[in-house]
Amino acid sequence: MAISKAQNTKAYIIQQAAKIFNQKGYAGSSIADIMQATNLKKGGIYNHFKSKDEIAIQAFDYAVSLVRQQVWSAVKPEKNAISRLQALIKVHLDYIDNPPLPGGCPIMNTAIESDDAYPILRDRAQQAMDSWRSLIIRIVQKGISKQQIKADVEAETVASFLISAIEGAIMLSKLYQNPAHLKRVVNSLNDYIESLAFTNN
Amino acid sequence: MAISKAQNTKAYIIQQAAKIFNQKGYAGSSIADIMQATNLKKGGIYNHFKSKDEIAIQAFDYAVSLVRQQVWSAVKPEKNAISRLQALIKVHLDYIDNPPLPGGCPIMNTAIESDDAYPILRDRAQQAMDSWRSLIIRIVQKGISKQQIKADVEAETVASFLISAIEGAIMLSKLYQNPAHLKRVVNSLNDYIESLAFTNN
DNA sequence: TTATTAACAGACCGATGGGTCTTTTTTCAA
DNA sequence: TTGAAAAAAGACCCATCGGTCTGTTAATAA
Repeated sequence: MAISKAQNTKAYIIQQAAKIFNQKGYAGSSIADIMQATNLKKGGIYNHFKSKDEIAIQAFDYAVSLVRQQVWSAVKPEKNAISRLQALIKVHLDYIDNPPLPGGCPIMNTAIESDDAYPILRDRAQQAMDSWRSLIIRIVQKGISKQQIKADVEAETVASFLISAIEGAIMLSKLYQNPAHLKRVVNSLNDYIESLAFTNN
Repeated sequence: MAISKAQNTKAYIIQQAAKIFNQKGYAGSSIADIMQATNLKKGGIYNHFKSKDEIAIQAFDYAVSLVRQQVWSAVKPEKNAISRLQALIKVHLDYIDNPPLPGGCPIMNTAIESDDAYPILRDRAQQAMDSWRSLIIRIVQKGISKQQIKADVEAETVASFLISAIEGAIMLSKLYQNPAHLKRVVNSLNDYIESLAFTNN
């Protein structure tokens, strides 16, 4: 059984919508924008989705899957906890010149826009952030048990700190359209990660 | 010459609009929202402003002035560069429980929403960010010249790193409605700042 | 090849968007 | 106290919003 035309079209709508929402935000994007990007008319869109909310949610999940894939493909080959964390940091340099989708990090964008106004999207953003946090926490915990990371390092703290600095740096570099900020933060975070490493001294 | 009624009304509109824009964003806020918050009708609003853009810009400038004031009042009394930076970090703990205005940091909120779509607001956000960056840079440079901070510390890097981590942490704590993330980041940043301190060893 | 079903076009709907304009009400100085 | 000027009200404008519905076209299984 081949992939039906409908499934292709729906996936295409989601891809295009993800780009639009990630650049213009939920409130700033209209169905007309999605119609234009997909070359479909209203009937063609609403045949696959029952509301703008539903498009936004599926577009967000798709966007997150792109990001997650990029991060995981960078982290996966590294076997030491320290080098895993460094790979996780370094991969975010791509956000300026070669982003998984235009408009910056979809998790942060959605978090900022939704936190006071759109509980459905905020919950989704929380889930995505949870997934990212637990990836870091697992890496740190495993690093401790393997004596690659100092025993007194708090995994939760490392997760909050890395995510905060990375997301903030993406925001800065996008605001100034200048990758320098992100590069500086990546370098600083690398020093931070090295300071977590287990030593025999 | 007393303050005219008009000046009071205009200032009041700006204050209310700042709250709304900072929580719902530019695209997510309507003139109707501002009318409701101010108990004014359309004529009363447009008597003082010629467009929604103008309200947004002035509301943003006002919001930034509140933030700047709060930061400066925390930094000002400290005389040592290290304690100045620590005060600058610590004051952001207020963003969760006692924020200068509801909705998080207006500079970050505006940066995220405007970077791809609203160049006028983006320029404004850049200016506000420049002001914050140069505050940190000046503190660091003065700290170096006074031998309170190591000579090889790069002021630009400190600025990018502090701002990124603080903004990212505000985002995280607002997303989860949990100040723990911000507290962890503040603690980590304090360690970072201490590592910059000049020592005789 | 054909009949059925699904995909899509496009007209249409009421609500709301930002913004204008005229009229009424307040200020405030003379 | 009064009269000119400013402030505010509120009706009105058109464009766009998200969403519905009916008709037409295209895909697909028999």
